[in-house]
Amino acid sequence: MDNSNFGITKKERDCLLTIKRISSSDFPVKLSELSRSMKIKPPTALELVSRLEKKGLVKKNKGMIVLTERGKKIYRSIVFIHRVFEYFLVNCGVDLQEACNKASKFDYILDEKIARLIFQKIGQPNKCPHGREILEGNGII
Amino acid sequence: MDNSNFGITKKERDCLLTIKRISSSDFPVKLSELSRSMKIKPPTALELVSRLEKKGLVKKNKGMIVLTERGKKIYRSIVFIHRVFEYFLVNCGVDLQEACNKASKFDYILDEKIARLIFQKIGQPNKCPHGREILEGNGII
DNA sequence: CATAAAATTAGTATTATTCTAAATTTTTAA
DNA sequence: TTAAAAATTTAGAATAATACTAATTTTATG
Repeated sequence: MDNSNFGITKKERDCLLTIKRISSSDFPVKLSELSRSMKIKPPTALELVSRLEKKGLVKKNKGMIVLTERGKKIYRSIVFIHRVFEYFLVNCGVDLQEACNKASKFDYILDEKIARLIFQKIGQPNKCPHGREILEGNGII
Repeated sequence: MDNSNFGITKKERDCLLTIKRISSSDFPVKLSELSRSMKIKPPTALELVSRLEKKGLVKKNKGMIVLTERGKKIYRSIVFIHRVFEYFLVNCGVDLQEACNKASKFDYILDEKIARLIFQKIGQPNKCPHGREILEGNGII
């Protein structure tokens, strides 16, 4: 099934992150926007949104798609885990683009507890290799 | 689909590892043995084996299931990646059982190149936390 | 309001995973 | 060596995730 710590699949993870990324911009998050961003057709996007809705991570507000509190919490966890790994991989000599790519493949599988231990181990760096805050970062991966 | 570096799914990865693990023991790897070990019914095990066969990682030899050269190569990669991560996680303070568990969730997703960089970074340890050789280890995860 | 755009529903397809039941093949033991 | 037991394989079905097209419905907008 999902094999993930947060009970979501890779596509659902991508969907969650895309919704957050679009919300941060000027555009309201409409399905058409989401489907454009994810390069999938609207019914496919709707299917993903519905699944996230069923899982309580997303809701619809006047036709706009927004994250629930739970959705935001999971989003923050995923971003934290992502940045910790990305930082670590780049530190090991992996190129930034690839590190980001690889981190995306398991940031939704691991858990925050483990990421926190790694964060400690690597010296609690302030910023990820993209220059974004690792701790309390609320931006985009 | 598979999201994996080796073009296999998590179950196929588990199947590959189980076949290798059983081969190391006295038992010949028969389907019944595999299905028992994986706690799945024989037709399900057969389905997995057939998929691995189609992908060229496994073949049948007088009713016995064996890894092909390609299967062995991928097996070794997965074990190496697994042990490197397991070592790193335990080193960060993650408990061994959990580290092994987590490593199993992405050892088939990452690639050896990255694992080698991490291996260097963490000081090329000889043995994984289970006490098994990390480099040239051919045993069991 | 009428039309255009967006969202949703309906229906289909594929891949992965898993099962049960039945058929076939192989092994083993009398 | 052959009958019974065990193992394997085939057939058929189900579920979940992903994704599509075509059609319908709803919402916006000129």
